[in-house]
Amino acid sequence: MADIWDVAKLAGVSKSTVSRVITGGDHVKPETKRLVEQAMSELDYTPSYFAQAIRSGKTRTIAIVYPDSSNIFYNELIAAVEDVALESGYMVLTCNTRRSKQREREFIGELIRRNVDGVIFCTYFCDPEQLEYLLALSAKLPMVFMDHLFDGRDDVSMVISEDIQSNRHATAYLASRGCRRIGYLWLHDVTVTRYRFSGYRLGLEDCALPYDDRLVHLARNEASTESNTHIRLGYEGMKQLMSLDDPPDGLMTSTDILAIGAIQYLQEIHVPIPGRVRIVGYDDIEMSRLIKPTLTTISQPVHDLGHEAARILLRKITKGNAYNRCKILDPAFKIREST
Amino acid sequence: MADIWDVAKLAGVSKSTVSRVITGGDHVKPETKRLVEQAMSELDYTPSYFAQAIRSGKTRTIAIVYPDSSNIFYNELIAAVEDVALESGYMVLTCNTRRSKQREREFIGELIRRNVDGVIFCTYFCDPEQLEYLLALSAKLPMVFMDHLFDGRDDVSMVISEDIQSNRHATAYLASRGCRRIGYLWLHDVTVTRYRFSGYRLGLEDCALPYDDRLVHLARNEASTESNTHIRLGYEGMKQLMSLDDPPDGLMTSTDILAIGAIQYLQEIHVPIPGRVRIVGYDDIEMSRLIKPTLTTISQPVHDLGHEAARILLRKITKGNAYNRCKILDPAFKIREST
DNA sequence: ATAATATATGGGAACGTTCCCATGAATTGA
DNA sequence: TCAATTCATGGGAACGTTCCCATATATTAT
Repeated sequence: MADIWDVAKLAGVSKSTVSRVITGGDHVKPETKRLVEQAMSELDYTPSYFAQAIRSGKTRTIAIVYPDSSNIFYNELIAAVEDVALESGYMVLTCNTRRSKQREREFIGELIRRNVDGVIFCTYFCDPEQLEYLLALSAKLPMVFMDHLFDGRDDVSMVISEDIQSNRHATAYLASRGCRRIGYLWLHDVTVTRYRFSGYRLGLEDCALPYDDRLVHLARNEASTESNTHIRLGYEGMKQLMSLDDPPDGLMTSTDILAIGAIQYLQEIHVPIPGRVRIVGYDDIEMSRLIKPTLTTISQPVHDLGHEAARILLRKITKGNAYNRCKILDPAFKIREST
Repeated sequence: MADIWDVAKLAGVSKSTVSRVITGGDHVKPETKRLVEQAMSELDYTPSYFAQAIRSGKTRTIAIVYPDSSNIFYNELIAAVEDVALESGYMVLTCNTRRSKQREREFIGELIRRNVDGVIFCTYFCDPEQLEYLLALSAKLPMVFMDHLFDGRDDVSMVISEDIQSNRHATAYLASRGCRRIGYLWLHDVTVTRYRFSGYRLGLEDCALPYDDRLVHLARNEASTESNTHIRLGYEGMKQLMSLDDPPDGLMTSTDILAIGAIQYLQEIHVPIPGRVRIVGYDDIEMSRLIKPTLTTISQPVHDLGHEAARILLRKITKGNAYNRCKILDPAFKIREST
């Protein structure tokens, strides 16, 4: 491969001048610039990524850390992030933690070692220790958090969809369709579902429905490779709820996949949906439009979330890490057959 | 950040010795090694990724170039590749071309610039020019091809699932269930589906069924962001086939998503499945188990494919690019309700 | 005991850039 | 017209490693 000296020699200038052209050259005569560019294309020269990185400290690489590649939501999110990043000449390193705390840590270490310019972090675990660690990290390395709100902090950047009010309204909607015993199916130890659950409780209050914790099933959520784990959790959660003396006549869930598992169980025992039980999902994954009955769900503005997160991150990188923004985007409520 | 000099000073040795410890140290006294390691952990030192890369030429990074993140198959494939790669200390750069030839080229350029150690390439386009280019590239940069067989070449590495015989048998299976007019729904310009189609034709021959090109619908497949594009293509393809005087009573498809689109159309016009039309998909995506009727399909051994490709690539990297292997893995035929 | 080899370590060049400083030419302002 | 400024360019240090060669010591073979 040609190096900067070859280009300099061919163009009849010094390597410093070539470097200036590469980096967007101030103080270089147009005629000289043309000569250098011609030499570069003639030699099919591209500057060595590492030599640039080691000297300038910039890698033009960002990373996104996310919990689960079997959840389409994250793949769409990544695609949206990539759109913005590639346009600005950044590559995206995707770090699938598979819901493993250990892998999360390992990735962070590797990203620091590789000097990424910034990180979009989809917080999965919500234990205080981990959050504290991330917060400290964010002071040094430009980060944008998703799926978790650090309350009252204006020194971090966050992009998240509005979960509390949207779940509140969806719960009230179920009540308005006649449901009196609305259950909730959610996942243990997952940051993002806490907001959704609190929206559910507010919705119950709004409609003067009592909160009954027997109607709430918290699925244990082990790190796993299997993509259909969550479907099974939904299936089994619903099974348990239906075994109550007073089974629910409505169900809120913290993700579509749980809802789909729940629907599978109900169909197996021939409980009509929405006749006997009405169900609301969360995410609006493609599948929710394809199953029968189609699933009423809360649809995150996934492309906007990704674009916004990437844009904020890039601005943090170029304008300095002190730049911070918090963006809360409204999801859409998609009413379909399941309610 | 501490550098190698700090470690050397603290351990009371030269930077050369520290370097030897880092790189897996030959010729270093155990006692010295211990001292150095202690100094490293005391200073929380990790060697600079770039300085290592620039000098050694190795990046401990591989890339996977793939066409489409909305297709779960590739996400599972990537997860399998990551398993093997991370275990050996490699990171995986995922390059989603979104079925754009231009982006494919751009990614290749960027990967070369970034000196990745190797590439797993899911060939999407099958025009000879592009293939020739990739073949030439493979001579310089360790590559493993997926989704395309370069016939009779023993100087390239390939990992692919056996598509011809599996589709042949599936077609014969449809015939054995009584189908006499078996159609085929496939995608234009996609490498991998050509093998599947030729399997279909062989299957027809085996059963002495005539080949009727009116029963074959070739969907035009434009680069697109939308994840439900392929469903629509399946829907419209089926619509056209059903408008024939002699509509098909069986259907082979080149991917599950097309099959699901086809099923949607048939349900809309109240054609019973498998009563009037029997349908076979390809891929065994999660959705195929969730729709009604559940979809009979050919299931690629996606984890094995990913593991195998990654292992071969890593071996090419360490043993030298002359090492090549071609691995053809057998898919499983999953019979479900749709047939 | 002596030569030949293996082991353990250090010193300096090299990797391919960017960044800082120096220098000379061209431009500006009074 | 002459200093002050801006522009255009070159030269060399620096980034933090690895790699090669030199050297000193320890081990083995004869």
